[in-house]
Amino acid sequence: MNQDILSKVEPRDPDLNANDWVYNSLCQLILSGEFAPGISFTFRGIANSFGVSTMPVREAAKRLISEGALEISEKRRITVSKMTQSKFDELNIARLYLEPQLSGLALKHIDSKKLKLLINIDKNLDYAISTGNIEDYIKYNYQFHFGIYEAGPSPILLPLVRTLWLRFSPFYRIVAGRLGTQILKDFHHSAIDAIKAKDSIALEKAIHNDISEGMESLNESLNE
Amino acid sequence: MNQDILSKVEPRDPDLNANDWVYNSLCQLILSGEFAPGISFTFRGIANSFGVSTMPVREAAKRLISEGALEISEKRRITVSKMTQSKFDELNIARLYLEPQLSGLALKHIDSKKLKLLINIDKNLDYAISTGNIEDYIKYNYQFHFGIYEAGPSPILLPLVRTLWLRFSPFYRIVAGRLGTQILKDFHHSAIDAIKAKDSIALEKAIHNDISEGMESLNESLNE
DNA sequence: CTAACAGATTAGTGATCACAAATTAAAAAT
DNA sequence: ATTTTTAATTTGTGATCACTAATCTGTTAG
Repeated sequence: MNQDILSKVEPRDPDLNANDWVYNSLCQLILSGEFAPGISFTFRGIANSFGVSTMPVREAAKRLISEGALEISEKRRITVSKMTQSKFDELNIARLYLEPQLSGLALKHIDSKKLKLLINIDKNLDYAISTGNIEDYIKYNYQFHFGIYEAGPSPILLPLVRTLWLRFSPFYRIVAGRLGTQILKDFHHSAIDAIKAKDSIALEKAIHNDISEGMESLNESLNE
Repeated sequence: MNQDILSKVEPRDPDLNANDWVYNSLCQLILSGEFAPGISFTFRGIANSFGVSTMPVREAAKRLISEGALEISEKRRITVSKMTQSKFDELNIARLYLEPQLSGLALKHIDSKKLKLLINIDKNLDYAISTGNIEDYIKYNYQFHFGIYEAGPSPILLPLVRTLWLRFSPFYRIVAGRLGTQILKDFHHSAIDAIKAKDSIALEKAIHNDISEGMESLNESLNE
């Protein structure tokens, strides 16, 4: 693994497990699209990069493997899963059914302070689109969705959906990088309107629409 | 952990990881309701029961923790999660949205041989209900559902749904044990009919109905 | 120039050990 | 008898090591 991984990762909080630190860091790297699909590692390589022993890396990486974010290649290496059409279709189904529900459950817990935060995130998102900053687009899009989802207490659905994002984010990053941000649109405004109106049906529809549109443009580039 | 756990578990296949063996065994024990909610373990205790070192147990148990089947108690112990109303509601949502979809995807891969198998499983299920054999009821109900789900290739949705079953099975077992099998009904016949007719809409409805009815009776006993 | 082989290297796995933190048990004081 | 304090035990964590098996590499044979 590249040695400068550490520079792209939060420094270790002294009272955080090495295990959790590695896990959180790898998650962050995956979700931000830092890892391209197909890239591969070894336990020892990751351990060296993080300056820890293989032990916490084994637990963190095995967890990510069981969550489907990473997989073991035929050549004894840990790789970032590549996207296939059938995997994509399944992710699409799961996202379309779970995320609107999740947003609906969260709605009543979004107070005016959180709403203001969401509006701000969306502003940053628009700016990222107009300036072609893909890294920021990925980041703010994640923040917007999980800013909503995490508002409510959904200890089961939330981690479930997070594993879905872990699965498609590397692919997402590649496609966005290839097509540029000009094809990206911001479907979040109707979500914000629904939150303002405290209309959960409208919010669920807005999230559904956002996912559906976003995944559709991903799907097109899968078939090229 | 009780020492005779081993007797309720598949013996270790020599070319299977200790890690995977422990994981699969714990899954089997959880899914069959062998572990009551609230029961607690230690890594060393499980390791002794299985006759392995703590290493493979750590990986297996940590995985189950990340999947929500187990959790770490405040007293430094690994416990089987207890059910709460809000957790139950989330599980209900996830099951109702994912499992019908999963059955719909699987339908076209259910050939006459697999159908015959399902019919046989359902026969055993009915017998278990009439004789009040709760262990068998749990087992055959699982076999019926996953006999359908596993027919199709759904590498993402299937593990997702499996984690849902890992979460509610301990609770399921307790309730079924308390109420007896007389309140259990078999809603699988309409699913079998739908499979025979190759009608995916009808199958999705049948699965939806089965889950909805089953979860409803669980929900009632949650509030007692 | 290609294919096959053998040695060297590197991989994941599982066991063991040291350690600090937390729990439990026992003892002492009120 | 009840609470407080102290000692002993047990826990999870992380590092290290041995082992086997797979991978890689450099050489040789065709």
